[in-house]
Amino acid sequence: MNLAAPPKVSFKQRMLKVREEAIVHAVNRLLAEKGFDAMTVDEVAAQVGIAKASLYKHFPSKEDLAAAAMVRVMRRAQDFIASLAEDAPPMDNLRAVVRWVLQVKLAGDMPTLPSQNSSLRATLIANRDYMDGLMDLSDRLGAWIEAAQARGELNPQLPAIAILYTFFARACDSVVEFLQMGGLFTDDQITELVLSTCFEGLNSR
Amino acid sequence: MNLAAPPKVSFKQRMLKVREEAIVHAVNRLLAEKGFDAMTVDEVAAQVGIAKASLYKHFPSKEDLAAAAMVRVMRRAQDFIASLAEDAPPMDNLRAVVRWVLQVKLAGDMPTLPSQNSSLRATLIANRDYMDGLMDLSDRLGAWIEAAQARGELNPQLPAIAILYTFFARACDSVVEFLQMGGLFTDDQITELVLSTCFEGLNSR
DNA sequence: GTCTATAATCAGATAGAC
DNA sequence: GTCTATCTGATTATAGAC
Repeated sequence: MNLAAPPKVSFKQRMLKVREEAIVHAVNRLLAEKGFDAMTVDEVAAQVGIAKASLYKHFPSKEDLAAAAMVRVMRRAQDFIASLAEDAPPMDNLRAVVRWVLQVKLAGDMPTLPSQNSSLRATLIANRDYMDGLMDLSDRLGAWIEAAQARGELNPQLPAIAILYTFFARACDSVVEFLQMGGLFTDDQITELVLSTCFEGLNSR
Repeated sequence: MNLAAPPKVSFKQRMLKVREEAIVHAVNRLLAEKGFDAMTVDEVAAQVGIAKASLYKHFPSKEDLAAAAMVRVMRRAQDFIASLAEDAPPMDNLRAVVRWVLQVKLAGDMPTLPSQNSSLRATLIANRDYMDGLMDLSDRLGAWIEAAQARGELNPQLPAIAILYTFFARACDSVVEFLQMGGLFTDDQITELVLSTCFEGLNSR
């Protein structure tokens, strides 16, 4: 419980914060829609309705814009996790998180970054908020994974870290796009299909 | 059986073919290493050891270069499939194909394209060799998938097309990169891990 | 067909006034 | 901090000689 007085935030500072949130929101949408390379800073500025030079007063580079969007989506994930019952069966929570990821992706709200871009990776690793969020997420999911393995629900022969990475990879699983493009399935059907193949696999049981 | 006389191919034509193969090989490597956007035509030319203008005599655009690399990898997949025993259990063949895909990817030989780039997609769709290869691949794998489902080995409740897409998506599954970056596993271990989670799932059995 | 040299464009980043 | 205008560099693509 934090009993300290809330920090005094001026009106100007709040306005600034709101603007920055608008920027990051726009970046998030553009990253989800066209990816990092195809997204231009001009577009971001246009979408927010400010000049490009103003963007650069808030964020020093395009890479930092992308990093801010990644921090945003990680915060949203943390918020979702916080909304889950801590004492629920770990498997239920893990499935809920993966389902949430798929739904965000299907809604076109999941920013994706090229995993090979090294200058971008350097920016991400140097970003404290990003790294902290990633660690926190890994810790929380990792605990559930190990609990589910101890209960014999998740395969205990798989390294927990491999399971964690498998979950992370669902955020950029192209099978979602393939199924979406095909147009044969609703978003809900795609969600359940991918969720099923992720946990139950493709084989018969 | 083709009993027609082989077409006469001049020395010059063979040289041309060899050069084009060198170009496409270089493109394949660069696409696998850094992706389409980060790959520059200058780099390709430098790697092949010819002038950029000469490249454009062979391929009309960067997109067509990428398409040629995709045709190449699809041919390799078709060759691999042709090497499998037609009368082997379909599941064995499917696992073998997915294993092959993972090994190519782990070896850094799997070209990856940004799925969102529309001009690139247009070029691919307009490319006869690419589309024919994709159809052929889909037909062959689709037949095995349905056979495996009929035998009750692959889950018959899953739409065959969804299983097919799930296989295709393994070619750009970022879990492979995550596991590779972590440095905790050998390539063979990663192959078996991903193969297992793909078919058997993450749950205990 | 291969080369050198160059066009044409585009995008990330900045200068400097207000 | 916001703007307009501009710089700078990189990149795709082509012109034209050989």
